[in-house]
Amino acid sequence: MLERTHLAIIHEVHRLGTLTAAARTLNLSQSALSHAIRRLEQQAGTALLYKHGRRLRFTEAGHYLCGVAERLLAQFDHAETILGAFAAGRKGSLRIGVECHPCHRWLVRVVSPFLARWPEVDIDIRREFQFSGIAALTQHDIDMLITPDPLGAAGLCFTPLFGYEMVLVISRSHPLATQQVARPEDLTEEILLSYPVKDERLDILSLFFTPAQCRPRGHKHVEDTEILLRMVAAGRGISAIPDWLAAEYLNELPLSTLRLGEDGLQKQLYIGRRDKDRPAPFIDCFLEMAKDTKPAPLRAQGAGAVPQKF
Amino acid sequence: MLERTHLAIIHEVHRLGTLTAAARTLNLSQSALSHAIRRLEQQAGTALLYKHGRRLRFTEAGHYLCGVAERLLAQFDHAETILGAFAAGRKGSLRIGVECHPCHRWLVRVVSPFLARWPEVDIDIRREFQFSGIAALTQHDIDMLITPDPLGAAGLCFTPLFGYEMVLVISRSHPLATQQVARPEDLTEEILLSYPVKDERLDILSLFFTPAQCRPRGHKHVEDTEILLRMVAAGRGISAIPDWLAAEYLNELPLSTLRLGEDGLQKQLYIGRRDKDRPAPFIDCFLEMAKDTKPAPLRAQGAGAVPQKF
DNA sequence: TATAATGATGAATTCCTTTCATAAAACCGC
DNA sequence: GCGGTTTTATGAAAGGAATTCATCATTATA
Repeated sequence: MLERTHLAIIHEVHRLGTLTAAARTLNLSQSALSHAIRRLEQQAGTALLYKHGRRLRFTEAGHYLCGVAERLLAQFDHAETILGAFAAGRKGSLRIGVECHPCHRWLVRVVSPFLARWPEVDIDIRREFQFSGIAALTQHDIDMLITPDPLGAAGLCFTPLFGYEMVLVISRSHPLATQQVARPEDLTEEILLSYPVKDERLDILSLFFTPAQCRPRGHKHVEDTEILLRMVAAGRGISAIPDWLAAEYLNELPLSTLRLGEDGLQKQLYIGRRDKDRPAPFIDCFLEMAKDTKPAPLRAQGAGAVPQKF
Repeated sequence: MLERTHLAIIHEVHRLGTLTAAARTLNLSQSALSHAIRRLEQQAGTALLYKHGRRLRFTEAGHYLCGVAERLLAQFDHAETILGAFAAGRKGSLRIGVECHPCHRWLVRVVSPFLARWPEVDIDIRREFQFSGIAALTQHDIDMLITPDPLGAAGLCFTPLFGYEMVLVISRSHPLATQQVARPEDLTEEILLSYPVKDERLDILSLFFTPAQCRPRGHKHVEDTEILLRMVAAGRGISAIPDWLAAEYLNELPLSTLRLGEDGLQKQLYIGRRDKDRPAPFIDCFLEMAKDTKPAPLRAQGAGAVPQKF
């Protein structure tokens, strides 16, 4: 069986002209090369080298193999280089799952500089999961999960990113727009607009309406944040979004924000990873960059729009 | 060091999904594969496989290597196939030296069917040699030599191809055209036209004029047979060519042929080879085909043009 | 012609691979 | 949940293939 060593020997003999010289650069004895070539020739059933004077020359088959060696050895070397990049954690891919629809805008602010800094790392962002983000993480479908709900699953660990508050957004012309706090009972005649996720994953339902044992009059799914907020602004419904996301739109659209309940609906965003993942530098770096990338300054931009204290 | 075996293991594990199955097809124990992969991972410094349930999955690095394996293994297989073709003597190259200028026409009649029958064999025909054809043969610059002068050199062997006679060609309007035999003394006022080779390799000089201690009045070199014979026909000189070559032109050009001396200048064409060359089927075949390809029927075509008997 | 350089070869050795035996983990059916 | 089965992991032992050593043969060089 033709092996890499054979190719290396053939190649060096071709390059240096003599077995002795080739043996030196390969850190082997001249005898070893002689035996190796002999074995290869016997297996191949054809001569590869023949003596010419006291040097060696290649037969046609030998010359052919020489060309093969040149091509294959280069590919082996390259493969080992790439493997080294994997080992050093310079190369890899990061499949990031996002269980928080409005986080997209924030995420791109993390990803862009990351890609610039790790040119050999590919990033893939997934929002849809067959079962759940946690399951996707444990099953190695993704390598990282950005979620506000760090469900404790064995073998996972979560790192807090930043806290935020879910706020109610309503049209500025809505009767409640002058209020600072919204109570569930005030909203039973409203149409709730939300991202298309299951009800149990909507905090405004599970943490606001349900505990008060009431529901909004209707519930519609809207995919896009921009469209969702324009519908709210047009008085077509109400919605709950992170405060920092609301802040970005308060200057553009006629919207008002209200606290959800007296204490507000406080949330925290986490990055989840598998415990036992080989620690890759670029993963740690992504984590650092994510932690350092706070959402667009909230209270500064939408100054006074969201009540800071009571 | 990444070896072909590693690639084969990676490839089979990928194809079959389990170590056990891969081990079966590779005729190795499961343990051997496990150890081999472990070693490779340690050398590479990165994991390639990880357990998922009781099966194995590839890490990114593993997946990468999988792609490498697919490409490289195919190239190894191909190389071994070609090597097999070399060993079986189906593939190779035949560098043929020709020391007999007018033989070209005959040679192409051998080469054409040969190429059709041995599609993997390349033929190269050389007419110019740094030193001599014999030297080129011993120095492996050519693999076969077609020559009328089988000089005994150590390690070479010659196979006779066919006999022929060198005949004098003159214009049909030449005063001697009625003769059947030419004597050197008759030709001392002629211009000799010959292929551009050294005088000592011109039989008409070394075997005809020189023994009679005379020379033609002049000597010009002409590269091309057709042109040479047209010049002869135009009365611009005389020449000596093989009888079978003359036969091809007697009907086309106003030429006459004369025997060179009473006994004629009898020659024999040989194929020379190196003794110790690995016996390649295609070389033997070429020899057979060469022996079977007699020159264009001589006396039949130029009927009566060259005297057959005295 | 003596000398140096190179390749070839057979026997001994060394080192790497493989196997064996066994443990650990995970899936399956009951 | 619990044996039975399947699969991988592992350490020690065995086996085998590659390497070295010592030496010879050949060829080039001074």
